Amino acid sequence: MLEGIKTYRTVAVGQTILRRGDPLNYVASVVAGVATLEKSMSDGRTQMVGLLFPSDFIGRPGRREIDFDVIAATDVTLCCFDRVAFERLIGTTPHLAERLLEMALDELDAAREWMVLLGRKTAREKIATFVHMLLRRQRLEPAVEAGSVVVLPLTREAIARYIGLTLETVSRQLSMMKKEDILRFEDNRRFEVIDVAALRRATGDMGEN
Amino acid sequence: MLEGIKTYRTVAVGQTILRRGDPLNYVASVVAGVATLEKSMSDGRTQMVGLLFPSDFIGRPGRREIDFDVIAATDVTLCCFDRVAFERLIGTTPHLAERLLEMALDELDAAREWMVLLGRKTAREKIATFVHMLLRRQRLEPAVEAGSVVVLPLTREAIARYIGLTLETVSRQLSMMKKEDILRFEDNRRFEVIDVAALRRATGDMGEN
DNA sequence: GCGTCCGCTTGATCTGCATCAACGCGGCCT
DNA sequence: AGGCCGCGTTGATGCAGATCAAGCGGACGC
Repeated sequence: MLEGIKTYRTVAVGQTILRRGDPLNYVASVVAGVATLEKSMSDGRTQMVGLLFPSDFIGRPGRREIDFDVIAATDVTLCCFDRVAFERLIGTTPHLAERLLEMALDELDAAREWMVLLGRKTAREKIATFVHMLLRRQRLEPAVEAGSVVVLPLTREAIARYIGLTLETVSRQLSMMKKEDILRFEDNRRFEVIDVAALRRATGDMGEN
Repeated sequence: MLEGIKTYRTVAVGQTILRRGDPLNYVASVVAGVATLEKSMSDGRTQMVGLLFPSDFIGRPGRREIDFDVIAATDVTLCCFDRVAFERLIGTTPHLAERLLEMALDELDAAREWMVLLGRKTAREKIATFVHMLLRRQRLEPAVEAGSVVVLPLTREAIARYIGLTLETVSRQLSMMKKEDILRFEDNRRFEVIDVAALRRATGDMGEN
């Protein structure tokens, strides 16, 4: 039903997809690539507040602007829908409204999980949690075949912005896990998780799910 | 329209209102008092992920359980609605569904704002931001008359859990702001904000709204 | 082919906050 | 009245992670 109003758009790595305060003329879903949601303080410190993979949604029904930047972490392909047309559709499709609420609540849960990471976890736990999350998400993607090979969609610096560390600490913790034979690097952006159990233990989330 | 299915419930300070994983039999709104949403790691470290004031809502339509604890930070009075009856009402009242989505998005924005605080702010900035938020929220409450008097609804330890510090650091930072004549304490839980401008400057959020 | 830039690693040092510890104050129980 | 307990303050010390700094390798432009 969305067919009639969709258009595609591609954005090169590093480009800003939406800027804080921009009028939100369309909503979109990520088709390929990875995008980040980032909030910056006036002195430049920035914290990533969300990470979008293929099938994730950008834009909030009923809101005319967003208060964070959306940035392409890799080349990104988007499927865009005109916001007004999309909202009309919500009015006539109650099921869609439910689905949107569902998605907002999922994002809220993810944000709260991340608050625990940011507020309470050690550097090692943060890295382990991040890698473990990538492992889970990438297993769902058909594009990537099984095995435990993980591709980092972010630079060390972007990872640092996501988990509330500096890029040096990210680099050191990854090196540690390599030395401990938890990870085996094929190159800077690609590694295999050799010891998944040790990785899970290192996340700090035990006795749960 | 909710009249028919509401009941009241009061909970004493320190009591758990809902435990992680509990079946969610009712939804509720806070009538009086303050409640906290907390997530704990298995070793006891805990991070507060939300703070509920009067008029705030507990419970998520469509979800059968929550993955955090809800705890009464002061004595709390709740207005409870049977979950199933409430959900039936959503089905028949489209306006209500919209309102719930709106609330979920507000919570999401708040969570993301807090991620910046947890990931990037210094202890002083965290305290200043917390106090500033209390000042804003309490000004909206009719119960509290104007002036810049703030009542802390939380112990030092609970504040620490909220902003990702230890109770000692919270205490020290409050003492500093007292010494700097930004705050004047009437007692441990009650103070006046003498220098609102300095407080704002200390939050680290400048050049924004 | 050579310089340069970007992303990354690794080492040395610094520092903000955690941790450990002692004590003060007020409320409540007996 | 006396003792205890919960909450808060303040001081001394320790340490995880930030900051500062140097160097490496691959991609790219000229």
